[in-house]
Amino acid sequence: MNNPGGISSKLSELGYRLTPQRMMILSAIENSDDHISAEEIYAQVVAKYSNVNISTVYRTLELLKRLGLVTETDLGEGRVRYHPADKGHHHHLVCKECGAIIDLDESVMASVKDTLLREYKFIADLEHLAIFGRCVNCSK
Amino acid sequence: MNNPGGISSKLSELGYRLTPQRMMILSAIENSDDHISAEEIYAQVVAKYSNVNISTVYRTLELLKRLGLVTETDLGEGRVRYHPADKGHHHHLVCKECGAIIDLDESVMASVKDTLLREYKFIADLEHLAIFGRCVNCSK
DNA sequence: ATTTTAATTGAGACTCTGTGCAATTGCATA
DNA sequence: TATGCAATTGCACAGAGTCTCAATTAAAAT
Repeated sequence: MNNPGGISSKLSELGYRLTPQRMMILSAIENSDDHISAEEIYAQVVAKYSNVNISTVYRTLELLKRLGLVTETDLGEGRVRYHPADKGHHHHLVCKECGAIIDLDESVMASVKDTLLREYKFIADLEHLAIFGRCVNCSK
Repeated sequence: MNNPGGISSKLSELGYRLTPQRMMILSAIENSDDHISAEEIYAQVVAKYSNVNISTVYRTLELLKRLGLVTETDLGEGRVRYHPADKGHHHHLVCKECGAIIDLDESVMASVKDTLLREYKFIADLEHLAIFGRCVNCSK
């Protein structure tokens, strides 16, 4: 909840308030091993303290995203998933056919990122992509 | 409405019915110069023929997307936009700060597409991306 | 310890997108 | 031209996410 270097201490360093709601939301994100959705965060928080609104969860996620503390990705489930930025960046190949998800190191995008920076002076957010397509088994 | 090689003729070639609703939806997509949203299509169609449901628009777009006849992209407006595939592929750089949109040729993604095919045997859909980040003016 | 105030929250309406199901209809066949 | 039936549509509804606005509150200032 209060680990130095964690998201919560970064938030307060930046001058944002540490409300109980935010602390519970942050702890849900940090303790999730894989990617967590807004509804899952909400369910965890409500279990501890029922007076929390889903809007607050969305607003907090929006803030964390803006500050670069979490990354967001849409795996095509109809809801978006979040991942703490300090746990490392990566991408996903998502098969449209069978739903298989293949994890990818962030380096596959390095050359594109460089090209965009060099030719367009554009600093691209390419931390956590979902790339859709067809996997080996489904492309025959 | 009936131009050979257009989306509507492809649909009927593939054995799908050419209902009046579909024809009006297709014509809205083909006649739009830039990218069009579901709501904009719906508005155009309703103006001509009020007995059309927005669900039909969404279902038709889903079909066209699945058949590769339109590409979809989310420019971060809270709604998705569509583009006829036969008008050529391209990408967009979207500045998170000022909202500027820079168009990009599809070739910037060619090397990534090749790498994914070679190393993962994954056929990636990289026809119409929105890449978020910061443009030249906003990254100082 | 109080006061002050801007930041944050809760409540609820609203938008976009997608779904289940019953009714309708395009189109192939007779 | 009429018939049969799967494909398609309309309608009502559901879920994710956003927005507005009044009420609350963390934390700075006294």
